[in-house]
Amino acid sequence: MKIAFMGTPDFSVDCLKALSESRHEVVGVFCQPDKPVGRKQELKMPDVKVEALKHGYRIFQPKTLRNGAGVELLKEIQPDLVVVVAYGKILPPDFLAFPKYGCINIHASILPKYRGASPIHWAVINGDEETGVTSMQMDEGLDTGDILLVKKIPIDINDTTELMYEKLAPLGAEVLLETIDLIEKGELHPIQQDESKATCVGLLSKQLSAVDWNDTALNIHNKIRGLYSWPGASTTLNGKILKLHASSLSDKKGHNKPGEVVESDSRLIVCCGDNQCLELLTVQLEGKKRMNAGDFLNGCKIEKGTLLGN
RNA sequence: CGCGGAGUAGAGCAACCCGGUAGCUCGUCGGGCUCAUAACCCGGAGGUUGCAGGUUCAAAUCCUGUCUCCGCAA
Repeated sequence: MKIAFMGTPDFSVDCLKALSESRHEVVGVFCQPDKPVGRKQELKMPDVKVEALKHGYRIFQPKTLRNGAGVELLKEIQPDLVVVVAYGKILPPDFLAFPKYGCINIHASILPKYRGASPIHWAVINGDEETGVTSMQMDEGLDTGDILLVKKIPIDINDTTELMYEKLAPLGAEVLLETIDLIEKGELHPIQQDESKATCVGLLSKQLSAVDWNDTALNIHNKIRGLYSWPGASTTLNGKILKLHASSLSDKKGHNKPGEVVESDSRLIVCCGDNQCLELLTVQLEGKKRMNAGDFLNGCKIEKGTLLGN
């Protein structure tokens, strides 16, 4: 089958790799334009572009697909099917309708839960015990198309969003190949999404980073691992930002103030709003490197009773 | 040239403003105590202070340049 691939970040690369190793022909790869990133604002190619270059695929980085611009490109390469994995732009109706088999999308959640831009993060932040990958037949809405295939995996209590990305990317590739097989065989059984159960999540920002120590230890733990590694959770220590990279629920109970440090000898343990304690395993002070709590405490003495987040 | 912080022993930091034998916590090694220990006590090893120049009798410290890492903003 002649397939056009659309994707941008790291997450999409496994799917593109899988296609390149399959019997299908990749007739074109769409991704976002190169963007300046980092402190130096150097131009960086999307991960998908890097992968596409390895295979010598035709690469398209249109600023927009609207007003027929997208369809013009499809006319050049004549795909039977368009595969979209975290591309980052809405596809207009004429584009969706162009390929023989339409456009399918790989989405990293169990739809209709967590439609939108950051499904993996929110599954972890909300403390879900499972998540997965869904393939759907795209329609004009945001992740509202009929469900084609779903695969689920568990989320462990200490799994981070970054780790789930690593687990879900290859799973997405599996779902993609199997979905294409079903399309070829004509054995698809699309299922309409249950709108009453739909939830939608938007882009994350650093404004979400600050933890509220009045919250429960579990919720704070979920937030720390859910926002890892970007944008990351943080609190403040003596007016400076303290990033929280990794934590672990502590058996300790403390009748202390929320955010109060209850242990700071070799381990860093903080009391939360429900009197349960949370151990901070890996932290990073503003301007410093990330380090484990033991190293951090060796050089930065913290008195018991210090309040974080003030 | 967007703003800012930091490079000192294996790790994390101090000393820098005000130049004068580089210190602390942890780890490591040896010894002691103990039924025992990740606990405690005693002792030791381990540094051309990121790099290159300059000023000086003398530079971790002051000046200039350079490399690297990081926080914010995007």
